Amino acid sequence: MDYREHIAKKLNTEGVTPADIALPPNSEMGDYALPCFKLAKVFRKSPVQIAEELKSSFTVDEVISEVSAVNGYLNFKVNKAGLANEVLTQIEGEGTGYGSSKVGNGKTVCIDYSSVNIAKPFHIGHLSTTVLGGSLYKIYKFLGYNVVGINHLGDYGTQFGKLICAYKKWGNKEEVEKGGIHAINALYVRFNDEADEQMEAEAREYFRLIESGDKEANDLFEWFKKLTLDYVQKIYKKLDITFDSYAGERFYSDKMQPVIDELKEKNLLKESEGASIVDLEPYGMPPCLILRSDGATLYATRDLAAATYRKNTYDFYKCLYVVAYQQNLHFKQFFKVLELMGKEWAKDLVHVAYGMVSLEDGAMSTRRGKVVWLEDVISKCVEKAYAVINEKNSALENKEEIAQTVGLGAVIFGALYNNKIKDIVFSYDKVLSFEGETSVYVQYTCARANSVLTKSGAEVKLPKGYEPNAQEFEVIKALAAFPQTVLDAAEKYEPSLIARYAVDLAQKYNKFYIDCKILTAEGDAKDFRLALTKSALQTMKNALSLLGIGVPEKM
RNA sequence: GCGCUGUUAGCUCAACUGGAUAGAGCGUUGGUCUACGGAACCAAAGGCUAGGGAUUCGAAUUCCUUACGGCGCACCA
Repeated sequence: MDYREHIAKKLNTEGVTPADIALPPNSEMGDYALPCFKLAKVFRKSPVQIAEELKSSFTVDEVISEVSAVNGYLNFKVNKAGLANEVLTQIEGEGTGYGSSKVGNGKTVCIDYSSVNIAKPFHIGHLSTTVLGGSLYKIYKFLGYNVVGINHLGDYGTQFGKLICAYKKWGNKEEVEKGGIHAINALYVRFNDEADEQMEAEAREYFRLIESGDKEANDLFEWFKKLTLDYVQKIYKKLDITFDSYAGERFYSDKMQPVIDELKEKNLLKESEGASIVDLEPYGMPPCLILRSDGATLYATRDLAAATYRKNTYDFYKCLYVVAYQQNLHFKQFFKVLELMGKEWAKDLVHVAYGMVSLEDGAMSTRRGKVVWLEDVISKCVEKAYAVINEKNSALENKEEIAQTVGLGAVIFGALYNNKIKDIVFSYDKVLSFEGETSVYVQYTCARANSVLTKSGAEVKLPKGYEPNAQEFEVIKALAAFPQTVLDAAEKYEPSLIARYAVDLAQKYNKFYIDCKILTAEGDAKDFRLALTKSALQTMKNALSLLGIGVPEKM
């Protein structure tokens, strides 16, 4: 039942659409409201008068039980028993699918996220793109889209020549086998600190060797790549992140020439200071560099090739790039170039920009050792979760497993709770806080709900015509809002809406839980409260799962 | 210098896209344990929404302007 639509239809007044129906600031006023101020001009009457008139001509029915006119607002109260019955029946029927839909209709959405750089371990700055993209992936799937997760590997560039050079000079097999990605990264950092002119020249030569197919250089590169992927797979598994393609920059090395040719054909390519550019001056932007003066391709060249390849391969409805706002200009430029090339699908490319992560004492710097590794954050959170479980509930079985679920949840949730555009100053105090607006709070609420259901033992059956009290009804209204929340999150590329929703629902459930006894209630009240508990639990689980966070039965 | 972006309670953030008394969490103070799980709940204190103008019946939200941050501005990605 769409209440806004129902109300608008019943009002049957010129200029009133379902979108005009608003939500009052508090529920004592009503569940829906129509501000009548805009109508004042149309009808040439005061808003107060209009509200009064609409009120007297509105007949209540089995959906809307009460109408009142207050200060130019027309307030509606819904039939509580009707809404409760509708929502709880729906959740019971749909279960893990509650909140999902078919709006995607099988259309394809490509999501480019996380994008690992070979030989670079994940630090805390990689968390946002990884979990944001991972969550959008789940959200779009939930809405019936066909989703392609793409890890656009950073596996191309002169830095790999440097890496091989550093390895040949200072590295050895045992050390790298043992130290994995961190050992490789250390070699790269050392190169940047110590390399002289001669080593720089050697590095360029090694990069050329990779390009030309030299066996030794490629074997080394592939080895580094494998170590990197082994490392990130472990983290992806913990964070519940999946990809359908690992086509990275190197994959496009033979797909750029056609794009360059097309740019030439369409007279978009210009020579400037020895380089080849697309002039974007008329659009108020600096030029987009396509070829360096030495003829080498650039970031934008590969992105043009990649976008074209993705369109041809997946025929996407939308292609999202989950990349920090640092690169706003780059995306604006390359989207514009595609538009100038006459690709009508350029409008379907979306840069999902998010804020920067810094440390309390400033920007991160791998070189100066000022860096927080993601794996350390994860293990500290899991350890803390284990310690708290030990303290509060030491008799639990599978404590390690539960600590994983709780600790990882805290890491993910911390990255997804706020608007993505906000900058984040990383602090251990904050991720390790398990109280208040956190995933742990939601999980704890679920554990309580679970415990009630287990203790009741009885099969949950929804009583007919039960009139919910205030606390019960707040939960019902929150439950009813979930499907729309998922749609909003997808439309705005904003998983934080779901994270906030989960906390809001948990808060409302907790208030209900404190005020209304469940197991000692009698008759319909008991049945209703058990049904409400079951539905609230299901919905909290569904919400968290869209973020990649699990819910333990006990904790 | 130009462009983009941000500024809301002591701190971290919301505010359904222009609506009613700007809400949460943390922190502070004071309560709730004869317990359906205290990782919880209740209450209090805390705000001229950075400053100034404009539009509107109505502005944290739109426009202009100033200040202070962040990011970006040609051969890195």
